[in-house]
Amino acid sequence: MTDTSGKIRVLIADDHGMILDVLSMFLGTQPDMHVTTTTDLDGALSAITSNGGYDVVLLDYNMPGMNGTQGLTRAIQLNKKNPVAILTGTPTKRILDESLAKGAAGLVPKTMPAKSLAIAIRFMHVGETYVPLDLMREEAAEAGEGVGKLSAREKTVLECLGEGKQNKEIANSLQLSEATIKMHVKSICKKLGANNRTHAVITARDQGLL
Amino acid sequence: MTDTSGKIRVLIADDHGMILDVLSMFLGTQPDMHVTTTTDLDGALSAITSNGGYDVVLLDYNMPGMNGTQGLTRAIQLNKKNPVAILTGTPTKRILDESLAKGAAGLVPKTMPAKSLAIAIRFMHVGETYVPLDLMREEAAEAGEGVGKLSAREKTVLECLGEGKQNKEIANSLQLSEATIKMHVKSICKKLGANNRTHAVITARDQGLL
DNA sequence: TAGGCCTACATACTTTAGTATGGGGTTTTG
DNA sequence: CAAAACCCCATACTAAAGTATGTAGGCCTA
Repeated sequence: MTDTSGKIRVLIADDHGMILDVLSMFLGTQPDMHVTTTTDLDGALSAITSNGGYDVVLLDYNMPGMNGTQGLTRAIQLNKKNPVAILTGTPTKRILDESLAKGAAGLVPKTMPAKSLAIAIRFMHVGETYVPLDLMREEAAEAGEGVGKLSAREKTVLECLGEGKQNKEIANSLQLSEATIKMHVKSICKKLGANNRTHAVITARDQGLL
Repeated sequence: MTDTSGKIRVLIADDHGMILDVLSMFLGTQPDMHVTTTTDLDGALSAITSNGGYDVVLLDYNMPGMNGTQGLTRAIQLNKKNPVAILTGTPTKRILDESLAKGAAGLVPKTMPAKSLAIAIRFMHVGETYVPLDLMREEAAEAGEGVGKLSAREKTVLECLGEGKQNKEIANSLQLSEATIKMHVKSICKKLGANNRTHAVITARDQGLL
């Protein structure tokens, strides 16, 4: 059995075999780390339980059982006060906000060089929060905050968009004027950071809003 | 300098730092492989040129300069008769078809375990074609349904629609005229039974085409 | 080789979508 | 209370999307 005394015990959960294999291999070469891996949330949770908590836990955002950041909450509860971070191939400000709100120790893009990852893990291990710089820039660029929540009307309009309806149809079915619909569509796009209705539907779907 | 005599010379081009780092590390532990890496297509092409060709080349599908499978063709020409394969995180039947049509030696999902990747590389090195089984299954399944009807071009345009691009943008990125894109969009809608581009994206997603 | 499909482009046109203003009115909240 | 956020509508405009037709070459196949 490997000696883990004094090492940072890292748990990585990811259903991408290649990434998992290769990440654990690289981090395993670090003298101060000991890596454990699982391929789904349940595996991660039971690993945390039986191990009595890991020093750092990385959870893939898209992973069997995760369901967005739902699994994150459960993992954080189990892992006591030790950091739990989100691992994702498609880092967005939305995922960042959600994750941090739920108490994640950071967000790790899979596009990050392996060496940087090792540094980020040590960073989180000492209680810091790690977030990629470019996402912070996006956050700053989006001026005010509150980008997350759509109003009630906007949600219903978004649903219509998600059915491929055009403005006039939406106006009819909601008993509103076309001008009003246009207004709502516009603010939906602004809030979602989309360029047009099609893009809005895409991003809404990606974020589980639809 | 490392001794490469007798080894399979592998070139991997990918702009995902983590994957690149960790892949080359794992494959480097294989006694019969020697790995070189680049982070964009231009780097890959010049590496191939100066090296006189690699035994196996892996190109990331989404990568600066690639533009779908356009870069694949150039790489194949440069690499003589040696295998060039596509590396992608989101393997789809569309990408498979396109790649094989252009003469790729295979399609390697990033979700593949690292050990399997090593095997796949050896497989391609001896002249075989590697494709993931599950994609072949998709192929069989889709053939039965009514939606395998989109032509190659239509599929690439559909992907662009799925990114919320507008006609002009698609035309630019595909080096086509806006009129041509409109034509493709129209026939996509007709084949999918959609009323407009947004609707087309929705139904395409629902049917797993995106 | 003729008919079919795919690809590509152009031109002209109509309809939708999106933007920019303006005007009202509610409810929520600091 | 007053600011902020929501909700509704209107007009007028620009940009984009969608429709319709015609031309044309390549490829495959019956």
